[in-house]
Amino acid sequence: MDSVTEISGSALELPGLSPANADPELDALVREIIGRVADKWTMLALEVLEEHGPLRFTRVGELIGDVSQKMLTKTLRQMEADGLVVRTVFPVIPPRVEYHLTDLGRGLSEAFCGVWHWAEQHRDTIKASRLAFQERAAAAAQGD
Amino acid sequence: MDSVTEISGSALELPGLSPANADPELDALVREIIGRVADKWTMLALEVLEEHGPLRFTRVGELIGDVSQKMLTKTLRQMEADGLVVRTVFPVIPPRVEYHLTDLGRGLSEAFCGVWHWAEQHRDTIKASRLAFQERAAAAAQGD
DNA sequence: CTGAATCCATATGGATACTG
DNA sequence: CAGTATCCATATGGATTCAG
Repeated sequence: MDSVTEISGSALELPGLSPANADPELDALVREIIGRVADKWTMLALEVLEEHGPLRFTRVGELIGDVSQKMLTKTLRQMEADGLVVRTVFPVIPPRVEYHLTDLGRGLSEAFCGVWHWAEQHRDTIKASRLAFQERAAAAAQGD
Repeated sequence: MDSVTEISGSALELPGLSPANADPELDALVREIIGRVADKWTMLALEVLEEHGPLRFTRVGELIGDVSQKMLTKTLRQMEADGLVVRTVFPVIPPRVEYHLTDLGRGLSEAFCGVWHWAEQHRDTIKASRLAFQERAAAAAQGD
């Protein structure tokens, strides 16, 4: 059939992190997506929309906390472009715009849950590591 | 016993994304960690160290690809501070420095695997969404 | 080889003001 | 209300140079 050798056959194998892709384009896309998702505001927007369901623009901002209007707009637009949220404009005055997660967005939220959890579970270890590192650095500085 | 109410009791419940933490400090740390991990170079460094085991400084850079020496140093130092990698200096000339993942680093790599996989599996959907979004934008621009 | 230090271009993001 | 547009400060990151 197709002459392209299927290296891993199925996506269910879960290789370490990245398989030997040999496809730079796909690799770049994956990285871009991850980088985008990892963005602070995207992550938080994902959170509040997952937790509270459909929300108005201003409400999303309130729930996120200290996001500027500019970044909120940018973030939500990006998420819309990537198909993570749907933006619904109600042609009323004053304007009413609602955002809600798509299945894709929810799936991403779930996928990210693992990382979130890891961070929560190991927060103490990380804090301890940072402290130890600082002290090693301080000791080295003194030992000059 | 302790007077602090245990809200979720166990970490095995996997709430949507963030539980109602009510602990802004923890929340901030978690976000910082995630943000750091999500960093482009950290992620790639995690990858190559997971795949290839202990590596020398230059070798990590080669495997990552186009990272500058400055960013590689910064990334690895940060990972060391967070306890994700161990940096071993061999006092020889020329210098030989090896980096290898800790258990913490490997755990993170695994946790991130879910996101990686999500991105791989939905790359086509995302690409399609972006295209559709662009076309909607173009159509709207014309319809002015 | 493994960095540290510097210069510099660009990206990021907040504050503010304005619009429909 | 839900943005857009602008100004501006800072952060980021590449290129280059120097050093142990």
